[in-house]
Amino acid sequence: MEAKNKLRMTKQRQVILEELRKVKTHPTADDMYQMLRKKMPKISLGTVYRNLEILSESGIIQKLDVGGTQKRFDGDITIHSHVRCIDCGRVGDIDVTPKYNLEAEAQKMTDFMIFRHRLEFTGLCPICQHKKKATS
Amino acid sequence: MEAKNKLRMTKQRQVILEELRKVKTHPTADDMYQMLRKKMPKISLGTVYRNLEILSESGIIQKLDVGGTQKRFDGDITIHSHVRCIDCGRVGDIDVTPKYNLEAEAQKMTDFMIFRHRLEFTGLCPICQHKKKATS
DNA sequence: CTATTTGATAGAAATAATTACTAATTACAT
DNA sequence: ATGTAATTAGTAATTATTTCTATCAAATAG
Repeated sequence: MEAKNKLRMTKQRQVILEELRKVKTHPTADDMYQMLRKKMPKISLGTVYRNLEILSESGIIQKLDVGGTQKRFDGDITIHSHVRCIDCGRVGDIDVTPKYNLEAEAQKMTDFMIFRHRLEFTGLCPICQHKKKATS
Repeated sequence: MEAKNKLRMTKQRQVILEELRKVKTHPTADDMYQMLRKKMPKISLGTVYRNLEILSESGIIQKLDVGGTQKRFDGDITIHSHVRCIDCGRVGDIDVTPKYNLEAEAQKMTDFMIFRHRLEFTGLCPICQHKKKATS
């Protein structure tokens, strides 16, 4: 019943972690797969999924659920929020630190035991802003 | 090419809307399907999906994306946040109105054009709190 | 009132994203 | 170096959702 947590640092796991930390985007599992197979052509999509899952479970990376059909991943585990472009799905970072304790505020309103919050924004990325302008 | 917006109030659509407004939970499409087929045994899962989509697109209900694998729906379209139980997935309402303009704050930090925000909490629902207590 | 067109339905099939299975391989402690 | 449990590639299966198709019913035209 104990969590053994024997994490082996395989080549695949290492490359996945390195690559995710390198990019400033927030790739989906498939994005990662496409990126990775350039360096490691025989890597399998299942391996990418499994490792992203394992790495996020052990808190080494972050799994994002910012809307849209696919999960995304972030190598930056510091506290920050995200914006998602409603047109193209691109996800960017935003550093907004709420000026008061949202969890405490929320705790007053519910019988759930509150652990943490997630603040996310929706908007238009620079590229899609330009496209909109061109169309009008 | 114009948005005609001809919404026919069919029996199925009506029952879906009524049922969603009646419950205080935040059912998935399949939850709805299971609930609805008790009243309307021949209703199709596709119809449930399509109508929840149509109703949320026209702003009559809300489509939620609070994590987990399935989308959820909310008949309450007033501004409010949600908590999701990390154990069972149950979703509850929380009325926290941030005391300052989060969008404006975020806009300073990004070149995305910010439209709106979404604030969500994670925690343990009352039922799972009890289960945890019993186990310890 | 009857015909037409338009939107909606049930049921099945298709697609997309993710997870599970299996035999072969590999990292790592001894 | 060797044993063994973890991990892999490749494939199959599953899950959630969307699309397709033939049919049906309401609304509108004549």
